[in-house]
Amino acid sequence: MGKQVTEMLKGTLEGIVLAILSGRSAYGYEITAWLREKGFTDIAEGTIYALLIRIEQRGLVDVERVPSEKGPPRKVYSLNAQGQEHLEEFWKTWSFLAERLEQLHQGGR
Amino acid sequence: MGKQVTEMLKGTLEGIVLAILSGRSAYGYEITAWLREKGFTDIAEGTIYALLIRIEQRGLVDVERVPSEKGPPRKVYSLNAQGQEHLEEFWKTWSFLAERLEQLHQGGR
DNA sequence: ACAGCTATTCAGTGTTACTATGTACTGGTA
DNA sequence: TACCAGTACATAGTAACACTGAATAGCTGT
Repeated sequence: MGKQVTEMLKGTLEGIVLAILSGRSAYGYEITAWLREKGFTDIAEGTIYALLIRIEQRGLVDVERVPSEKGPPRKVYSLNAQGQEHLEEFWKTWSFLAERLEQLHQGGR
Repeated sequence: MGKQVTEMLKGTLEGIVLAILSGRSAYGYEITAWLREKGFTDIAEGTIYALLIRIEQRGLVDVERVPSEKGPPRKVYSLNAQGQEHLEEFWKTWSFLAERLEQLHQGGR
């Protein structure tokens, strides 16, 4: 989609991934494919993997190595309690921003 | 509000400022004060001035120096045609993101 | 042996917002 | 007069994050 989305994704992409993981556990390649399906065509694989490592190091997710039938072993991530809490914070922040932008969009001010 | 908002503002703050300027022209100090009122308490003045210079250099706004009764001269910014176009692009990008996040928030997936 | 899909990693780059500070003009007050 | 608060703008250095591009590795089918 271009540079505009790239900048806008900063901060939100992490929330998106946490939200995905809040439904069920998943691995990087799967998440990337899912995002592409949903229209995030420009998100690079490398970006997702880097993000996953980041949230792992912050202790927001648990990781399990699972062998794959189709290739090298997968790193399956699942949201833990701390991650759940972080996700809730994310939704609060997002709502705050979304509300204000909604007002601005509606000619408000 | 914290680090989460800081990251999320990347990419959106520019759109917010353009949206403000789409209503009427304004200068930096005024914009900062307005944002603070609206709850963006953590936005530093320096951030707004840097952003204004950026969008000026990209040709999205026109600038006029206006003397002030209360201090040094103001740099009054107003959105030009190119800026208006950029703002519309911004709203498209924002809507794209907001829709998908809305779906994710509603337990969807 | 090789191509193609699956799956992960990493070094280097660009953009953006924050921190902290400095400059400058005006009006009020001790 | 000297000082301070409010108004108004600017900037150097830092941190965080997504992207680019490439490399590595396992499995299947021809």
